[in-house]
Order: sequence, then structure tokens, then C-alpha cells
Amino acid sequence: MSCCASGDKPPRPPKPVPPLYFPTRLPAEVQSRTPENFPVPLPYNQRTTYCAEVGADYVGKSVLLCGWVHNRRDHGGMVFIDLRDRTGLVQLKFNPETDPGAHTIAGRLRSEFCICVRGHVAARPEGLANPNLKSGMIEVNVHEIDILSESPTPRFPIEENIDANEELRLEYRYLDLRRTPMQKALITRHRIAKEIRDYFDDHGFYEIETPFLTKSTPEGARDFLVPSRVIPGTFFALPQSPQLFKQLLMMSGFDRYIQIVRCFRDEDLRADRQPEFTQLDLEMSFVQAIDVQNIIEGLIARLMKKILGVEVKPPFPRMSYDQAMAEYGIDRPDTRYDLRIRDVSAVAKRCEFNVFLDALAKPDGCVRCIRVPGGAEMTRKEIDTLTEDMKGIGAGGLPLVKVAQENGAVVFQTGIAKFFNPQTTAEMCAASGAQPGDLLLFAADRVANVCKYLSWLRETVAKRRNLIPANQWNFLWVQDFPMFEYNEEDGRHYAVHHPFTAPRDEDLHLLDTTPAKAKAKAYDIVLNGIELGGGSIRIHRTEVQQQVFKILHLTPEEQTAKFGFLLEALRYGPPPHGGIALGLDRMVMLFTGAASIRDVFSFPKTARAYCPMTQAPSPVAQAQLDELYLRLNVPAKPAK
RNA sequence: GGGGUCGUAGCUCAAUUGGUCAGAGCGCCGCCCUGUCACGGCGGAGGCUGCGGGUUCGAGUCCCGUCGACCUCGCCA
Repeated sequence: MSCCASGDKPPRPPKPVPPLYFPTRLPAEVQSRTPENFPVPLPYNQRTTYCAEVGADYVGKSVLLCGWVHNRRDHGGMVFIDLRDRTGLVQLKFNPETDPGAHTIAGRLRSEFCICVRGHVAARPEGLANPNLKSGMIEVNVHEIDILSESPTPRFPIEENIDANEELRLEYRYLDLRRTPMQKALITRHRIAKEIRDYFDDHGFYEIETPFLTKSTPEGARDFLVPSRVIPGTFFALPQSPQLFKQLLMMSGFDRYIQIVRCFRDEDLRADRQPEFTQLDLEMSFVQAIDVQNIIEGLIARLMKKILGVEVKPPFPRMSYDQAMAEYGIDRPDTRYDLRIRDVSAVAKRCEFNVFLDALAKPDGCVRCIRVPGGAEMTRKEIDTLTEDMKGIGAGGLPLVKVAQENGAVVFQTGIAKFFNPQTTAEMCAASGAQPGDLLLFAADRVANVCKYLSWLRETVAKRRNLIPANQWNFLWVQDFPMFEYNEEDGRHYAVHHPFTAPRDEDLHLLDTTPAKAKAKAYDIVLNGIELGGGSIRIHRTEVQQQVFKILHLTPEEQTAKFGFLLEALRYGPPPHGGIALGLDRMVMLFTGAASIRDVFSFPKTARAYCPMTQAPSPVAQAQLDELYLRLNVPAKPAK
């Protein structure tokens, strides 16, 4: 863009070259001595080392250090500054008697000023070492200082632990990232990524990039769309994953592929979800599930060892999807604690409790429960809170009984105890394994809801009652997922994993007859109840792929329109292949102990996918819309 | 889209049933202080209680709406 309205102006004089350092303004009496004390700016490009690296071996040596003012302790005479960089802190000492010029400037320093100092390193006097600092044995006697840039007081302190509100931290993300825990998280993230690349390089994988501007996928998450300027009325989608590209790379014969790759999904966010996130994506040719699992187990063992110093020993336990759902109510069970789900429908059927009876009358209705050992001690308040929270996730309520002993007989108390007679009480105890002192929590509804409620209860009770052991790393493979899930509302099947997942060989024939019964060659890797990733062996035969598409209600025309390139590629000698994708962000989160995925992103977004720092997303100029042939259709807010 | 928690000084929070309730700690500013490292001492500044309505003699407090943050259900093949 030109800023000149008229063309005939004389050439502007060249702009003065900005000084290499922020001019240090001194009080008059000191400024007059500047040429003497500070003949040239300090050569900040010749840094000796990082702050926390200055140790006993530097004693007596001259050092040049750069960093930020972390803290100032001004005694009127002596001034101490903690200088901070990405390694940590070092104490600077300004002595008015030996270095009056530097001392005067030290008086002007404020938090987060960026400075460069030269001085000599001295061992701290006896008894004055600071054991909390890595460089606490020494200090730097500063002779010269340059203020490279100043800073207003930050809206929140740059400290290890802060409780500033997160929106504010995101608005000033660059300041938040100066904090040690944030730096540690991103540095750990780097180390994990590097370790991953080294590992796969060792195992003969090639990292190959795939497009971000690609084709919208019909199923799965909502796509982020990018309009094409060149072909009006058409759109790219940002990839939800490089799934098809990596399969095509197998067809190209690369045999072993990995990529640490950004993926995009336009869905509502959570504490462990961002709209753009990073996957470790891999694909291998001529493999079965066990081969992919072996590779991943090796990777995880190596990461755990190198990053955390923890030994884990493959192979990891395997669990079928059916078992996971039956015992844990979820396809990613946390096996660090028990609280397993028991089906008690048979006994419930004979209780005069309408909630149970109504549930059992429904199609695939059931009554299941979890037994909380010693849970009878839970207070009324705890139980009421639990009940309220259950309603919050959609349950009608929380039927429960406390198990007690009276005159040598086991009895139920409180809650729905009155619906049990001695006979059903005994049978319920047998079915649930209940002992006196326990609490039984029930859910009665259709299976899907019961699983949802009880898996939530399991996790919540375990957390609230501190049943989760610390420092335990329970890796688990969940496998034998169903191929499809039948949706009653629109009367069709949906892929549980994705439409390219191969059925088990022995279930191939079920695709013709009862596809809902077919199991897939799919596997998820779960750590402590968190899904780290999932993968599958893919379909490499055209006719099977077409059959699966058909079950998914894709007409041959739709198949061609959406996946023609894949079906075509499958004609040209595709190798059997399979792979997996792991959520890198979640992995970093677990390795660093971060509470939120936002803490392992450099610049994350809020729950509304908004960036308080850049204020993205934002409106664009009409001209930009015109260029893309777009017209907005934003509904006005309904007035009330 | 549903449920929950929250919004008061730069930051974190308090303010009894609606009634001297505009408060504290930290931070910030000024002065003093030569061994601090959560330095210390004295003094000071700083507020549209998210925003908009309503009830009331009176609202930070109650009601309605709205905006935003976080958690969660749906959603995320």
C-alpha cells in the first residue's frame, strides 16, 4: 500500500539507524560520566552463558549475562537483582562503593526490564548461599549494565505459581510463557517430539508432510473450511487428520510413515481439546495390529524412560471393547482403581421399585451398580452433591443404598432400601459383592445411558474419595471394537472408528448379514483413563471398502464424489497396511502433569475457540469477502 | 444447545438477613535502609462492584436480561 498522495515529493532523508541498545538515561551527574563508565554499549551478542548455568566453576571469571529483572531488593546501599532467563535465576549484586554508575542504574530497574550486565562471579560469603537457586552458591558483582528495554508492571506476576485468571494470562500469553512451569512444559514438548523423531528414524520411518488445504470429509467432526478464490463457490477443508493421505503413501510404497502433524476439528472444546491440535500420525505396510502395537509400546517405553525416568514394561494389557463397556462403562477405562460395574438386572427385576422396573421394560434396559467399599460413611452432603451432579449429566436421580449389618444379618439402609426384602437384599449382595459398610450406587436405564452414568460415577467417586493411586501409569490396549454403531433416529449405521477400518477376517461375512455384530481390527491405547490414541488395520480391498461404504449409506455416486480417489488407488496393488495416531498434546499434558491442554500449547484458544491475545477470529474487509464470492448471513440476535 | 461455578482495586479475594461496606493481602509509587533472596521500616495513590434494566426509602447483595471465563453433558468417524 502506498502512503504517498502526491508523487512529486523530494526523496525522504534516510531514517536514522536505530541504536543497537535502548539508550540508558542516567541522572545528570552520572550521565556526564557516561563516556567514562559506559564507553560503548555492552555486546549482548557475546553472552557468556545462561543465568542458572553460572556455577562455582565461574568464580573469579568475568561474565556477560542477559535476561529479565525478576526481583529487586534495594537496601539503599547494596542492591540485589535476580536476573532470569529460560534456565532460571542468578543473583546480581550492585555495590555503590565499587560501581557507583551501575548502582545508580540498578535503582531504576523494575520488574521485567530486559538488561545486559557485565561483572565478575564471586562465591557467596559463608552462610549466605541460597539453596533454592541452582546458581545459589555464587553471585555476580556487576560493573556495567545496559537497560536493553523497559517494561510496565505486568498485570500479573511472573512467578512459578500464580492464580491469575486464565483469560488474562492468555491475553498476555508472551508474559505467561516467561514463567518457569510454562517454559518447562514447552521444553518438555520439544524433547518429546525430538525423541519421537529419533525413535522412528531408528525404526526406518520417514516423516512426510501432507496437505492442510484438502477435501472436506462427509462424516466425523465438523470441518474448518477455507474458500477457494480461484474456483468460486468451492471450499477446502483443513484436515481432521491426514488419514487418507497416509494410506495413499502406503500405496506409494513408502512402507513406514510418520508425521507430527496439526489437525483441525471444529467441535466444542474441553479441558483436553483445542480446535487445532497435534497428532503423532503413523502408518505401516504389511502389518497386523500386533506390529503397530509393538512399535507404539517401544516408543512409549522409551519416552517414559527418557522424559520421566520411569520404567514401563511392554506388552501392555489388552482388553476387549465389550469387557471395557461392561465393567467400566466406557471404552477408555482407568484401571488404577477398581469400582467395577456389576449388572444386577436379574435381582432388580424382582424389586418393587418402579425406576428399576420401568428401565427394564425398555429395549436394552438394564440395572447396574458400582460398589463403593466403605462408602456407607459418606455424608448426606456428599451424597446429595453426587445426586445433583448426576442429574446434571442427564440422569433422573441416583438410587442408592448403604449396606449395614443388623443382628448378624446384612441389611440395606437409606435411599431405596425399602424396596428390598431380605431375599432380594441377599441376592443383591451376591450380585454386587456388597459387604457391610459399603455403598451401592445404581443406574437404571437403557444400556448406553447406564454406561454413561456409571462411568462418570466411577471416576467422580474415585476422585472425591481419593481412590486413585499416585505415580501409576496404567497403559492399556482396548481392542475388538465393533465396526458400526446403529443409530435408531435415522435408521442407519455409523462407523465407530472410521470408514476405512478393516473388519476382523472372521467377521467379514457378517457385513452381508448383521454388520452391527462385526468387530474391527481397531485398537485404542489408553493411559489412566485417557485415550492417548487409536488406530486400525485398514481395508486394502476395493470390494470390502465399497461394501463398508454401502453399509454407511453411501451410494456409489457419493462414494465416487467423496472417495473416488481412494477407490481408484485401491485398484493399483495396495499393500495391506495399518497405523495409529496419538494425541501429542495429551501426551505432553500427562508427562508434564498439566491440568489443562492449554498449558502445553504455546498460544491456545479459549473454550469458545477465541484467542484473547490476537482477538482472532475477527471480521474481514468486504473486499476480502468479495474476492472469495462470499456473502455473510449472520442472523440478528432475537430481541426480548 | 443443556447443566454447574464464577465476574468487586493492577492481581487474588472479603463485605452477616438488602442498611458507614468500598475493605484486606500482595503488587505499584515516594522516602529511609550495605547481605538480601517472600528483604525490612514509614507514608501514599488506586474502584462505573462485567454490562443493561427492574424491585426498594436504600442494591456489590434480590429479580430479569446480556456479555465473558472455566468445568461438564451433547458433540468430537
